[in-house]
Order: sequence, then C-alpha cells, then structure tokens
Amino acid sequence: MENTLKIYNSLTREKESFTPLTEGYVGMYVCGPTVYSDVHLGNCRTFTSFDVIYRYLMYLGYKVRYVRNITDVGHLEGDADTNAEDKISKKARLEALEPMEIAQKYANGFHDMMRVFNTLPPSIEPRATGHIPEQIKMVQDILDNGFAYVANGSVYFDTLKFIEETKAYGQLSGRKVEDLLSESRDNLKNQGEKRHPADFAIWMKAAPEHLMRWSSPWSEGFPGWHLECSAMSTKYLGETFDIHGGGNDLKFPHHENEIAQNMGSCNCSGARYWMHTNMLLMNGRKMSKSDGNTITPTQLFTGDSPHVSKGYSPMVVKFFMLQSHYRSTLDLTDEALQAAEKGYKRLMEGNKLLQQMAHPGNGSPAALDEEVKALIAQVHAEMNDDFNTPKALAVLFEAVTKINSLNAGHLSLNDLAPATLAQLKETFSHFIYDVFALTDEEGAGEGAGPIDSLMDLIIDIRQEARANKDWGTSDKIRDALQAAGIVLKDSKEGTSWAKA
RNA sequence: GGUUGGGUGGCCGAGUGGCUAGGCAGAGGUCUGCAAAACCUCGUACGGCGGUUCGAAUCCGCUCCCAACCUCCA
Repeated sequence: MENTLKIYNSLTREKESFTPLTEGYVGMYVCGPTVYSDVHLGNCRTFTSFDVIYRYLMYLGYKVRYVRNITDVGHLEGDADTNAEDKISKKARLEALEPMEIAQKYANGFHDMMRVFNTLPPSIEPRATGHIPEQIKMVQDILDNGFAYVANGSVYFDTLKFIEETKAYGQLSGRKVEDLLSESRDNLKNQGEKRHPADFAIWMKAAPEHLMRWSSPWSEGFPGWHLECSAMSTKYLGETFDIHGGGNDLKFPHHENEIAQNMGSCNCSGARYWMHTNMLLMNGRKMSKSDGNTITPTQLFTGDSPHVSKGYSPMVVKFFMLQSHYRSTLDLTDEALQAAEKGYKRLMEGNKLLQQMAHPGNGSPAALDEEVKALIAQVHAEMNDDFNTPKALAVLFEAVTKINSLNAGHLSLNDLAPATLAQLKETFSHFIYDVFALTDEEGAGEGAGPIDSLMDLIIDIRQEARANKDWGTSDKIRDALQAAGIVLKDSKEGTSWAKA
C-alpha cells in the first residue's frame, strides 16, 4: 500500500501525512445535502470531489467506510431565534405535501444527479430523522456534562462556558474566541432564549404549527441543525475517526459547532483530518440559489440558460471540475467549458488509442521507456499530494502526446518495454475509469451494434472512392456525416469516426 | 469591522526560490488529394511598491483589488 498520501488538514492548515486510525481502514464522513429543493451544481462539485477522494483511497487499497448524511430536519431558514422555519417544513407547506414527501422527492433527485455524474453511493447514507434517539441521547450527554442549558423547552449549547472550560472553540474556522466573547455586551438584547449570541440550539421546541416534531425529555420538538452530523458520525464511525469533509461554507458555524458538540458530549475530538472543498463560482461569484447567480445541472446539460452558449455533457462538466483542485474556487464560464469539452475528448481519444495498441514484442527499451515510467510514477505522486487531480490530468495529457506520437509513427513502440506499455494502459484505465470515474460518451464504435456496422460500410465506400480519386463522392460522404454530427479521422492506419 | 483564501499569459487553471505545468484559443511548419485529426515549434504570464537573496512570480513588509464565512447554502 502506498504510504505517502498527504492530505491538507483544515484544522491545522497544513498538509499532513495521512495515517488512518486503524491500518488499512478509513472512516470518512461527508456532510450531505439538505433535501429541500433541487440539487445545485455546487453540491455536485463537492460530492464529485469527495467521490474521487473516496475512490482514490480505495485504489490505494484502503477499506473505506464512507458516510454521507441526508439532512431532512432541523435546518432552519433565517434566524433561528426569531420566526425561523424549517426548510423542509416550509417547502412541504408551499407544495402541500408531507415533509417526508419533500425529503424523498429531493433525495431521489439528488441520487439521480449523483448517478449522472457517475459517483458511487456512500457506504451508509443516514438521515437525520432516522436518528432522533441518537440525537436526543447526545443532547442529554451534553447537558449532563454541563455544556448546555434548557430554556422554554429548547436546549442550547453553552458556547461561552465551553470556551471558558475547554478553550477548544474556533480552531477550525480561525474565529477568535475573544471576539466571540466581546460581542456579548452589545448583542445581549436580542438573544431571546439564548444566553449568548454564540450559543446555538441543539434541541428546539416546536411551535404549534410546526409539522416535524418528536417527543423528548425537554419538549415536543426537533433537533438542531448541527447535531445530526455529530450524532451520526459518532454512531457509524466512532467517537474519533479519520476524515470529515464538506463544503467550505460549512466550516463555520456548522463544523465548528459539530466539534464543540463532540467535545461537549464525550470529550472526544471527532475527525482527525478535516477536508473542505472550495466553492464553484459563476461570473466570479459564488453560485447561489438565493441571489439567482446559478445554473442547474440540467440547464447546463441542455444549454437552456443565458449563461452558456450550448449544452455540455455531464462528463465534460465533471472533467471541467477535475481540472481544478478541490481546495480552489472554480469559475464556471462558457469559454472554460468549451475548452474542457475539447480537452476531455482529447484525453478519452488518447486512452482509446492506447488501449488498442499492441506491442510488436521486439526492440529494446530506450529513453522513451524511462520517460513513460516517470509519467506513470508522477500521476500517482500528484494524487498522493492532496488529491491533485489537475496535476494528475496534466501528466496524463503529457502521456497522451506520447500515445498520439506512437500512433502517428513519430515514436516507436520498440523503444518501450512491453511491461511499460501494459503499465501505461493500466494507469490510464485505473485513473480515468476507477478514480476520476469518467465514462466514454463518444459513441465511437467498438465493433458492436448496427451503427458501427453502418459506419464500417460507409467508411469502406468512401475508401473505395478515394482509391479511385473520386474526391467528389469522398467529400460528399465526409461533409454529410459532418452535418450529421459525425467526424471522420483519416490516418495512415485507416479511418475512424467519432461523434462531434 | 473580524476570520479565511485569493490576485498567474486571450480564457480556464496548476505550481515552485534558479530547471516546460496542462487544457483551450492563436501563429508557423509536417502530414493530407484538400481538409479534419495528429505531431513539431512559438508566444517569454505571474496585482503594485519596497526588502531578503548570487537569484523570487515563489520568502518578508506595505499597499490596492477580489471572493467566501461571520444569517441559510456544498
């Protein structure tokens, strides 16, 4: 097993060597979506990033338990202290459906989209509503430890006390505890039931009209937003586990509070490595449903949006995302997507050519052999360096140039050891299909199906015309196919085709 | 205002104290019946001002600008 994987830990703000708690096993928790409306592209980026991380960990030989929750209760809109409404509840009211229908509907949509992006389902996908007893237990533990207080049937985390006794608040987000404390005098007025502005609800008493409610020792109500992740990660991964991930925008307060809840309930720190994906931008600003700066995945696929000139396939979009590092913001523009589309095709075509190559079985390894071996090693090294997909792709592209040169006869397979060619094939196959999980969308023939037979026939007829120097017929075929969206590629080995 | 992260060639986007990122677009060439594809070559980019250094886009200071979080968001 490779033991050189480095992960950037948000908690320490450093790249650290990754050593799992239990050798050979990795426990990873990723904050999933709140299912109150259609998935948006930003979620797709985050979960695609973690899918690649999940897959690469498995590629390295780890047994990974990947837990990604679905939040279907407790996530409030607006200020929790005023007349906030649960997101799911609100949608249920607006659409005149059961809250569970809302959660199911959008969870289904989310799963469909994850499948479109060819991501693997997590090992466990727990729902907040399915873990109310666990959450009540955790609230009780926090109360018993003195880090929470009850007010009118709601339970609040006593952040102030937690800070005073443990000093363990604010590390993840870089918040200065003094700043949080100093706020107290100014904001004391509008705190409602909370004693301090930094306190947060871990159990909320439900208003009479509230649709989602469970009985608890304190009131009929529902759990606070941050609680489900603490409770469910503890349940399925233990009080301490390896990796906790999520979008950058969850760092504060969600993740900070999660840590506080873990500490407050069991004096354990939860995750050892925190990973945060950065935001997907459009027009240089965060994609956000609330201010309209957004495009849905479907709009992106169909091109039905003023932000794009045409539709882009899911794999092109995924490739586009992989071309940036997960910790960097990524600016979605039409021009960049067009570039990604061509790059994606170049990569996949290169892979196809490579996989079809047969080694002649003679010759002796030359400089080329060393170069290719170095590229193979480099792909792995880049991925080990905090999952650097853009760099790994860049290395694959360097290899594509070699592949194309071999194909064009500018380089010779005789300079490559058969084993090296086999390794290169494996590397491409593993990274493209198993780690990046890109799929072939080209539709180019592999000798199966009626279209392939037809194309073989058409290409054959055109070959005859060309042999007879009947350029009229030959060009007519080429132009007509072009108009139909099929591109012919002539080379010394013959003619192949691909969808434009 | 506080916190965090950024400002890289026409676009997107990596990265490092001195050695080519990569993709796309552009220029020239090879190949081709002509193209397309492919291959080769090229453009000498790192917000601004100082400093450290033999050498900085990469380190430090200052400054300008941008984004995210601090209220819900992956």
